[in-house]
Amino acid sequence: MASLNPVRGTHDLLPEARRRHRHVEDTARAVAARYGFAEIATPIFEFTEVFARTLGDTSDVVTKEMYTFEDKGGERITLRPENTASVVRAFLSNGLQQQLPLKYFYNGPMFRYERPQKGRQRQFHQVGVELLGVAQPQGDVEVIATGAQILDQLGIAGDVELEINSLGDTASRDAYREKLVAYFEGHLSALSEESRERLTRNPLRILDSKDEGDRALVAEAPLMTDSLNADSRVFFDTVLEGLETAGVPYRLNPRLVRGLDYYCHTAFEFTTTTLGAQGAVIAGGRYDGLVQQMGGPPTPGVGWAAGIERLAMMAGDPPPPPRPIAVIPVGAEAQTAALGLAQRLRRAGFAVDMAYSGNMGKRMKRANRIEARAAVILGTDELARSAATLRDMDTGEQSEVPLTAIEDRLASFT
RNA sequence: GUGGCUGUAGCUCAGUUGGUUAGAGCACUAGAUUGUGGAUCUAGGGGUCGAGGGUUCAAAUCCCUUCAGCCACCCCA
Repeated sequence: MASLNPVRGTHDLLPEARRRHRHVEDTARAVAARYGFAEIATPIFEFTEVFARTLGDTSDVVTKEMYTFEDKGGERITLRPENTASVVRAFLSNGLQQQLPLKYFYNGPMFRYERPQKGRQRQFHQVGVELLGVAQPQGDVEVIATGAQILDQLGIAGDVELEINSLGDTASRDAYREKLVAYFEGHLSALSEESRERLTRNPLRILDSKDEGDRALVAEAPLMTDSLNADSRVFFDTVLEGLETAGVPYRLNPRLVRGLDYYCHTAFEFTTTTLGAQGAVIAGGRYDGLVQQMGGPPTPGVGWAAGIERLAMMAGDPPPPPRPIAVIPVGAEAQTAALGLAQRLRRAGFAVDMAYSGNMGKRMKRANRIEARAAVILGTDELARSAATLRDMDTGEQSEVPLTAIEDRLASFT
């Protein structure tokens, strides 16, 4: 039994769960398309360097969460833990620098070696958008608005809040980091053990700490907002104004940081309190240095990724699949004719179910179980008259219909 | 990697201070109803009680180990 279980942190998506995922994907794709994002797909594994080089040597994703292995050719391969690095790699591989700006939507599985818990798995799924080649704050607004509209369309906007912050440009960020380190070094003894570790690896993340002692210190810590230089300040203000114009409500969170190294300026998260400890359902920001870091020309970028599992848990029931028509032969002689009729209806665009065995009672039961909209009953009596009995499974009304008129009559069922 | 909680039928759960062949509801199958579904009634199938070891005349129940799931920390979608 144990060996028949899926690998820890992975799950089968049986039809109902899969449909919920599809609903999220389809909604996101459709909304993104309205904003001009075209769907692309990158491989689910890349050379390890693609992620190792871009995500930052100190990030947890790189140091402990990557699924990395050596393939038979001796190449170091990593299952993608996120998709932004892959998209940027694809951008460079395909020589798309001449075609900026580019707007991409993606959808697919990501892999991180973590202990599973609510809203967190080892194989999980994301949709995301990336906008490449736009340095203007208008790009940030457009990207964020896309996310907001998806949440709205999924009917969960009321349970989600947009938190936003600016990390500033490199100069601002470095200046702030120095201030912050100096501040915390002055309170080293009050800092939690984990945060002391963070102080050397990634001091900004102390702002995120859940430790109570840390939080008290953080409350008094210098704010990122106060360290923004003039350019960064103007950029951020323009983004905020744009959000107001776009009708996207937000909350400033000066302690919002990013785990990955490549972010600058705008950082944002759409968060909820309905998913236990997992707050973020969509998270993203601006990454102007990433393309260059990967060896490309300086190219600005901004985007986000959304967790499909998390969104699917929040979203209501997806639209039901179309109800089938049940074709029910009565008697052995009717089998062949029924099969032919079923095929004819399927070619005409109807969803048709025909059971493989059973008498009429069984087949009616099955028709009921699969919530058939109508049953087309074909017996020797009807066949002799080139007709079939058409039964409305909701009202129980039925009537005999010439075989040639079945499509037309079925078309009136909804 | 660390911590807490939980493992009995496909699902949700009973199982009394250890005591014969481990139960219920739902679901499933068949019949009542051999050309008519949903409801009802009847019957049936389905369990190495997560696994391994120990204590005992006797273990689903007590002890140890292990595995898995869930939740939380770290971190993140």
